[in-house]
Formats: sequence, structure tokens, C-alpha cells
Amino acid sequence: MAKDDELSIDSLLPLPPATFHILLALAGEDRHGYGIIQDVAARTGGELRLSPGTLYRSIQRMQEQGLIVETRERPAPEEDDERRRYYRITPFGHAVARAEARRLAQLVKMARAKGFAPGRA
Amino acid sequence: MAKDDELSIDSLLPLPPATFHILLALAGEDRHGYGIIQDVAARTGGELRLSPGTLYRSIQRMQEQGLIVETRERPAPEEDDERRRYYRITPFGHAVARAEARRLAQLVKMARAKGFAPGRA
DNA sequence: TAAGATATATCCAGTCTGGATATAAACGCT
DNA sequence: AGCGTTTATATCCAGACTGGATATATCTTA
Repeated sequence: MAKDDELSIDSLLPLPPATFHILLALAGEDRHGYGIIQDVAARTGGELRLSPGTLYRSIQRMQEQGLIVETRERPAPEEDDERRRYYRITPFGHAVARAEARRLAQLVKMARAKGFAPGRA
Repeated sequence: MAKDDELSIDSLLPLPPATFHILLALAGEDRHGYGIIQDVAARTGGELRLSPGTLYRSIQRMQEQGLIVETRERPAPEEDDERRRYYRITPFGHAVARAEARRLAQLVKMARAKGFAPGRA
């Protein structure tokens, strides 16, 4: 997807689960593909293990949609690995993640109203 | 799916969005297919309009999985319509919906922790 | 009686997914 | 030095889920 033809936020919602998890993984810091898999697994207590197929195709799609970009910045050489490719969330990606979070929160609210009380977290 | 071979709750998670919405629609009362479409549209303020294809195939799958059953009970004849087929959520369907709600709540919690503050609902 | 809403059902193409497969470099251990 | 495991990226396949189109038929209302 070329610069300056961002899709509308709404047209991307609801986000595929893998896409939302990748955005969450990139929220705090840039990460490379394999690092995203590890972060998602850690955050979900090992429940969700992103498969390679899902991860790398999601990354490609998300770049085309303008949600993330590949960065040229690398960590210090002693903790780097040349094979890695690092990704960063874009402002647009941030906006989409916020919209999706809002949608999910409404869903939880509905579930609560219907008696499917979630873990009152 | 025959009686007494229910799948595990975890093997059904995450639920397809349409499935969760249908369970929400049936939480309070039995409804027929078209009534589910209307309820979902009303609850989401018109944002989510279940297509017929998604609805009726979801209903078939959910019956096979034991999440819902077709009921023989009908409303009073003067407010009934012979064409309708009514569905009711099962105890298993309830349990699955609770588990999915719990999963979604955790997702929202993660999003909040990452700064994608949802509508503090 | 004609139009539009109600109601169920199936088909098609497109999208998202896990799992398998492939390739290769880095790391740990003996 | 050699070997197995982990790290790392990438593609392919089959299966699942989806919207939209299509089909059929009944009910409601003007």
C-alpha cells in the first residue's frame, strides 16, 4: 500500500485476533518477528502461540495497511542478530488498536449485562 | 454432533465473533434466526449486521457443537409465525460464553495496560 | 394486489488461521 | 570440532469463518 492511502479505521474492524496481539506486542517497543511470538506467548501465559504462518503473513498485511513499518534502527551490535527484522507501530496503527480496544470493551460490557460476568478484572 | 460428545470449552476458544454475538442474543430469551439478526443490530447500534449466510451457518455449527438447541416451545399463536425456528442456549453454551467473556476481558485488560485505554466501560 | 418486511437456506469467493515445510544462522554442550 | 536445539524468517496447503448474492416463500400493510 502506497503512502497516503490509508484505509479508514472502521473498514479494518474487527481486527483479526493475531493482528491485535501483534499491535499489543509492539505498543511499548519495537520488536522483531520472533520476539513478537515470544511476547504474545509470555503475555497470555503460554495460551496463545502465534504460528509462523500467521505471524509473517500478518506482518506483511499490516505493513500494507499502514499499521506497522519496518525500522532501520537496530539495537547495539552485541545484542543484535543480523537475521532479525524490526517493526514499529505507526500512529495509524495506534488509532486502530484503540478503536479495536473500544470495540472489545463494549463486547465485554454487553456480556456482563447478559450475566456472562467476566472475571471482574 | 451426537448427545454426550461435547467438545472441551477450550477447544472452541476463541469463538468466532458471530458465534459470541448469537450466544449474547440468546442469553436472556429464546429467539428465532431473524430475531437474532435484529437483536444484534439493535445491541450494537446498527454497527454489526449479521448476514444471512453467516447467521444460518453459525446456527447449524452451534447446534452440532451443543451450544444451542432448537426448542419446540412456541409463543402464543397470535404472536407466532409458523416459518420461525426458535433456538435456546444450552448450559454448555453458557459455560463457553462465560469462558469467552473472560478471555475478552483479559484482552481488554492487556490493551489498557499498553495504553490503548478503552472507553473505561 | 402490489410492495416491502419477515424468514430460512444455500452458494461463491475472499480472508484468516494453524501446521507443515524449508532454509539458515546462532548458541550450548560435550 | 561437531551436534542438537533454539532463534529467525518465509512460503505453501487445507480448513474455518465471513459477507454478499441468490433463491424461495410467507406475512403485513397500504
